[in-house]
Amino acid sequence: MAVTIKDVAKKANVAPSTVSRVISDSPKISEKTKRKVRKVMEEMGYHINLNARVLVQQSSKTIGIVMKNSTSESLNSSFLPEVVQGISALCRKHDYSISLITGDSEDDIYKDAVQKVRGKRVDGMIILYSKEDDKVVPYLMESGIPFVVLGKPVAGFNKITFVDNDNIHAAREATEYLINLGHEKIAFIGDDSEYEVAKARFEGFNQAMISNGLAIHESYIKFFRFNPEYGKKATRELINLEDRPTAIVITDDLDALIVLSAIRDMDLRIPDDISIISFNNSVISRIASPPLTSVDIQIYELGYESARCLIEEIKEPSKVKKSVIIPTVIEERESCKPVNQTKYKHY
Amino acid sequence: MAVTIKDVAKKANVAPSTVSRVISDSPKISEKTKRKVRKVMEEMGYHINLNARVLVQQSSKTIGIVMKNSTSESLNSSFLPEVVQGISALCRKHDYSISLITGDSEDDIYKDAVQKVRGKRVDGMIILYSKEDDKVVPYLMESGIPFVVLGKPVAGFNKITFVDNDNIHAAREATEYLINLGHEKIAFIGDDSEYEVAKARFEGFNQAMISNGLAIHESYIKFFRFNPEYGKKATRELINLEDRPTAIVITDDLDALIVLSAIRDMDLRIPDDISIISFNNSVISRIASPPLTSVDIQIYELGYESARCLIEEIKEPSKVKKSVIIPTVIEERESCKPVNQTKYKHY
DNA sequence: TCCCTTAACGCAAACGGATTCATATAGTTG
DNA sequence: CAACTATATGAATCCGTTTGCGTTAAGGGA
Repeated sequence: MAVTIKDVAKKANVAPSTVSRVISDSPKISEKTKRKVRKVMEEMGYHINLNARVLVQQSSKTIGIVMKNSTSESLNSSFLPEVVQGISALCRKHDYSISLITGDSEDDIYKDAVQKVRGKRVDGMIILYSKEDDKVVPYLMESGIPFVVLGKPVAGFNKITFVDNDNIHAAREATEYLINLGHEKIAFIGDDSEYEVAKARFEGFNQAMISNGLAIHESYIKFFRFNPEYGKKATRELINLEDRPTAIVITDDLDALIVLSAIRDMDLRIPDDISIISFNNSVISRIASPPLTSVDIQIYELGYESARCLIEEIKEPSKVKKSVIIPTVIEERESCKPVNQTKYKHY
Repeated sequence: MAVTIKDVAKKANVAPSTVSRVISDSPKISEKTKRKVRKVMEEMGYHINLNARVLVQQSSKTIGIVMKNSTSESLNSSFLPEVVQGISALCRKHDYSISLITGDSEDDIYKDAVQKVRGKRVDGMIILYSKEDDKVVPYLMESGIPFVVLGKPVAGFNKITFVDNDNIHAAREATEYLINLGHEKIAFIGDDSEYEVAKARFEGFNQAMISNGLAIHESYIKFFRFNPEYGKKATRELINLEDRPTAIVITDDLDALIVLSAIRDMDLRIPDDISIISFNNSVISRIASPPLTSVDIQIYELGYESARCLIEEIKEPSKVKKSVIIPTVIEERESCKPVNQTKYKHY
């Protein structure tokens, strides 16, 4: 059996409570006693039993991270490791542990989450997604446990703390980046998934086009996700259009990669013949050829901020739920170019 | 305050011990009593307090997952989400929770790991990497806590339980796959990182070449990692060689992507002019153009098996530490072709 | 010297269950 | 009907910490 606070107390000729206070560095204990006790702790190789502390403090000092289940999503880039790094950076500062909630199906995840909350294994939760028909968030609301959603909640904005990019704004900015380069015929390639982020980015594209007085052709809009066949087909359709777009906004680097090679197969060059801006600024965008100009959503910061919000909320729950927007930044690389620049040169 | 086992006992007119036995479905309790107690639990909305159980059972029912810190590594594909899915699948079956051990630096990770072990917050650990100069594994050995390493341990094979692919064999197989296609001039592109897997794959390549009586030209061997500039340069050097290789073994899909576009820039075609086989079978290999033949290392299974080993070890620690090898499978796509096949057709 | 304040520390009760051992009840056997 | 055996239940104890409150002793003021 490991050495307990009592063993230390006995050996140091003090009461267990004194040892406890030494551990928490209470000002009520004299420096002399502290030194004595710490010496004994050292000698005996004492280490606090966190579980016992958890029990009496009624707080597990643990936050749960709820992963999205969908495999296709999880395949996407390095979202999980980066966001976890961000979360853990803050957790370490406040001595919180991280518990992963996951499962093969949405129902598994839901059950796991409920179990953790009811079993008091977590003090709060971070939900790594936001989507319709989700059971976890409603449960958490009703349970009263602090939680923050990473992404824009489907409903109940002021009742839910959330951290997100302004995806509408980001997509608008990306689109306007192209517009400022002189592009007017801009296509959009997104995904029509159930996740909020997909919708927001499409919305942002539309806003930018409209507020700049540009037409949105239906034939310029394509939806697919991580599907090379569809992707190539969609790209070909786009390129073969009589009035071919001069630039494309693509909501994910991976999809951009598909488009990229499809375009090259058609003997067009990027960015000379067509400009591309994509999202997420993953390794892919650095490695692609040419390297892709991509919107960095700052995943680490998303994680870090959501942890900050959560821990704040745990320490003093407030009725007003806030939201934090992490700015996105356009990482300029080599996939965009002013429209018709080469032509001008010839004049 | 939440309803406890005592509240339930009082309301049901039984002793707390009886309620406890009902929870664990002990055969010593009559069905009638069980029904009665369960009904009361239901009515009162009782849920077990896992923390209390943890304390008295002297087991946290939690396993720790130690991530690798290096950002460049974590950027790599979808290793983390997939391995976590595998681990969690088994954990759920045995009612284990997952605690993530991570940090911005190796030292942070080490400290976190020690804290978790000494504080008895975990019953065992899974280490997601294997590398030299690591402090975590030695500490775990000395602490006596059950753990399993994912990857081949640097030392102490029979003292450490580990789960791994046979990376030497996998690389040999990949190389022989090309050899069987008639290739003799085979290049190797790997990384010279500190991780064991990198060394093993290079070793496997060498073995295959040697045992098939093929020459290994120094100029056919290149090392880089996720670096487009180096990658392109290395590829150009390879292609511009007087006696150009007809096939390349590349130890990571991402690197293969770099090579792929460099080759296309030089107006060569894959697989017609040069065959490529890579590793990890990530989304990239499906999305690349052409889709890459890639060695699937079965990440989910790696996670699942390591969890199985760990939980076994927790339940009954044994002196003999075993190792489990997860088979790799070559996922055939369109980046490999028999050498000179087109030529033959012309005869 | 006596009283009062205050610093320093100890006591014991939680925290919410699991476990153990003793006891009670019902049923069986000779 | 006594003796005995299963089976079911109760009460006490423990797990390792924290914490509110009480105690002790030292020190200062009058």
